[in-house]
Amino acid sequence: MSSANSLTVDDLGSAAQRDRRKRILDATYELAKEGGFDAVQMRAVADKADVALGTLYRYFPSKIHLLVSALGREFEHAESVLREKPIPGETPSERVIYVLKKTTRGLQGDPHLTEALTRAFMFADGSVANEIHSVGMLLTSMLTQAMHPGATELTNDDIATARVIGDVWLSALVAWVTGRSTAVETSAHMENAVRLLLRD
Amino acid sequence: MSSANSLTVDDLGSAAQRDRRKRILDATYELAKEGGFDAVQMRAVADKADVALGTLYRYFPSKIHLLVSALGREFEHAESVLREKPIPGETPSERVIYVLKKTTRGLQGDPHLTEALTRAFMFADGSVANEIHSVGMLLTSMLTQAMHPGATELTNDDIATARVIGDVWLSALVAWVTGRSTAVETSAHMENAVRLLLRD
DNA sequence: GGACGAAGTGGAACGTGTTCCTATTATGTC
DNA sequence: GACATAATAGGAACACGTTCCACTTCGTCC
Repeated sequence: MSSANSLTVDDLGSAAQRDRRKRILDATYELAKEGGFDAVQMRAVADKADVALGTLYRYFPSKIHLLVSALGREFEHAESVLREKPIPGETPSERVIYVLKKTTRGLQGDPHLTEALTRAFMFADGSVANEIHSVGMLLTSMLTQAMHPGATELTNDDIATARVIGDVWLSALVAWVTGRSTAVETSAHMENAVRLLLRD
Repeated sequence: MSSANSLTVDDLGSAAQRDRRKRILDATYELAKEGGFDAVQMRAVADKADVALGTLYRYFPSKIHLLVSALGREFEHAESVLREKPIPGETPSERVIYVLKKTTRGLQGDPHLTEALTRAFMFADGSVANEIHSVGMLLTSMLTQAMHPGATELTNDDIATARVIGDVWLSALVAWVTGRSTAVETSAHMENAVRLLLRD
């Protein structure tokens, strides 16, 4: 586990290092946004971030780690934006659907970026478990927050429900980024799933 | 779409060609079973099938097409085995869980093969949409059959429920083959999802 | 300020998916 | 049987993820 982890902000002592890390993730973000998974080439990232290829690999041990970390940063950002305002909606399902729609619309506005990040997520193996896990927790917590705003205690069923919704969301996203379903179908399917799970 | 399709059995005129195709899929199957996605190397497949690399690419335009075609063949086989006997269980959820467990156990008995096929499935883009779609339909129909054995009419909710279960199944499978969750966790999560969806 | 280890640079090199080219072999037509 | 066309063999070549190495720079301790 310790053998192949991405360097987190906390691992980095100097300001220069934190800056390198940021430049790398910024470059990754831009390349992904412009050309998707295939455009995020390690040499291109290194060039754009003004960093040697070997250094890039010291910070992120693989392309997958790199993309999943970039996904994590974006997700944190989305989550903090979401946290600023209370979630509108009378019922849990209305609020969950609001969160999903908002998030999905954000992703669908950046198809290349979404394709790159989703592909990476799906291809990630055990060595990326840490990065994946933190993204998963973030998503689950966003969903449980929408279900029970401000709640401090959650039942097992709440968490399980959130995870199922997360699964559906991921499958729908994969189908969409691989061109196997349209944005409209994706939304409809997710709404349907929420309705089936949260009958309120 | 028409530009990059795998050659199907129907496309092939001579017996020699059908035999080449079969040798290729057999070689793919064996390599996948032994070493998973990474072991299915195009040169190795070509060698094992006694076929030139260029010929392999004439039959299957990419590694993904090759693996998804192999997946299709295996899935049809599994489905025909399942169809032979009535599904045991008193309630829809019991029957669905039976089907999921049986299928999952089959897959987990061949972890390398499953890993190779799931990876290919997740990485497949629009050019493989046809093959993917038929596999998806097969899974959905297996699940609706388990929910309502022998039913001729299905509600939209039945189909949506089956698709949600399929999504969870796929996510769980991905998590398992990528080493992010254990076989036991996979089963538990799927059972949980079914219970949440089919409260009977 | 000098020494030393860690981190970074620059780039060569390797593996594997994919493409491409030429020579050879099948297949079908007259 | 001679020929035209397509299919296949064999393998070189290219792209990109990844590894590795020799060298330089940076940070820290004396």
